[in-house]
Amino acid sequence: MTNVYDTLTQRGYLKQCSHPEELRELLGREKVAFYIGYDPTADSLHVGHYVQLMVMAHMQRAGHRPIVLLGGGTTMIGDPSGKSDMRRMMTNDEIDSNADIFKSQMSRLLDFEGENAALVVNNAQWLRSLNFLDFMREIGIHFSVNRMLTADCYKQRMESGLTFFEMSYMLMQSYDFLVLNRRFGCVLEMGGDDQWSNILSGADLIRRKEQKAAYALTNTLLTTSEGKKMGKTEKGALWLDENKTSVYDFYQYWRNVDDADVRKCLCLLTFLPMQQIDELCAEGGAALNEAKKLLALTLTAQVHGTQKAQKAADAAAVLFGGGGNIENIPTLQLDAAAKAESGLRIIDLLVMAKLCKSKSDARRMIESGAVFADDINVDDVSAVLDETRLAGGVVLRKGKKGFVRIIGA
RNA sequence: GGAUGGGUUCCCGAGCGGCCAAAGGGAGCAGACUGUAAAUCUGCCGUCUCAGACUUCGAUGGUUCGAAUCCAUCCCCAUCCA
Repeated sequence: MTNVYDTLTQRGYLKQCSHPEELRELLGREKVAFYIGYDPTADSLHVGHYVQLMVMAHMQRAGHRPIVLLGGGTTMIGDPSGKSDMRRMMTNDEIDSNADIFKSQMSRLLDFEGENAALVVNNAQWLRSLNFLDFMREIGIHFSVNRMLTADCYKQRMESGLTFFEMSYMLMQSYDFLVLNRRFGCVLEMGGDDQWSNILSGADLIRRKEQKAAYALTNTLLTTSEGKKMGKTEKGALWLDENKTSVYDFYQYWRNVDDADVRKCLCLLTFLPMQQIDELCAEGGAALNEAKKLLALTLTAQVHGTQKAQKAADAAAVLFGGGGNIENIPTLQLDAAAKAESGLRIIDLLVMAKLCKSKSDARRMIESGAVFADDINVDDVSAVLDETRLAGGVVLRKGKKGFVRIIGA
């Protein structure tokens, strides 16, 4: 069996590692408990988290034990890496409920039962009851401010400002690792590369305090070829929850990635064999279109299941000309109330179907000739949908890619 | 705590009494071209009951016929000093 470390390297996950050779050797030799932290700030995971989940899945499949650490305690502090805004404090209920959602979303990739069952823990368990003086004596003395300030994540913040509150994030995250090490024998922390300093300091803390080996490993962030974060849409983040991002939109996002990003996405977000990926991407140019279809279908299936993914692919096929079942495209059911409210005015329906963000926007779209009802251009701002056609469904289109099928009750 | 410079629409950033819904750039959306890609060119880009009205320029209160622009107080940020 190949060493996961090599698998992860080949697929391009790995970015930085505290002790590359030592860790590789360890992973090849024995079962290792490792952890990745997730902040339960939202009621769904999004694609930004997905790479981390993939890494966990690869590790678990190789026989290692994943620990999902929920940052119920640390969410009370803003992580200074990256974001500038402080995070909202959350209630226990919110965190618990988000944690449940996370777990169910993760369970498509991770196994929470069996021998290497993934474990979920919440750092509020130990952080909330922490005593400041004890913490400072036990943990604080191990951190040199001088050294912290040389860390990249803080260096950047020296320009824009950094509070002590936020600086202590590093201590808390390091403490998490220490606790997990003591309780579960966790010796490896992973995370996005933006977490490098935090992760490294945790491993250092364990080495110093416990005189034991501990490792830090970061993963490539999912960015576009232009260096921007992937997974942002005009509607916000690309969520794994289909109520927040429809399966169709999810599929479409991947169907439309840049040529330059296809290969990276296939490596990081799917389990397709590298050989197949290489073949798919070998030709480049228009041939990449096939690779994109596969990426979209595979990834959507991983997240939402094969059936729903196939439906999304089907819908795309109808809409972009290739046959398929019209039943599967995104649909807006109009009940009597919705009919009355919209008066079946196209301008209102565009907003209701979320094709346009406001009526002003919808008006502009119509004026610029971007709106079609069943492929007939709508050029009148006050146009109303013909009710008799509603029973069979009318496909409302905005531009080339925005489709919603409107059906009356 | 003191001094100085700041807080402008999604982001950056001009404006410094009327011509300001507010320059320019970025992002985004739409059109042409394409491969549901990129690049390029064009248009749009606060909201609405849309040739008009309404709400925005850190917050509140004031001066003025009229304020993003002036005054007062407050909040926040940066830099230097303590």
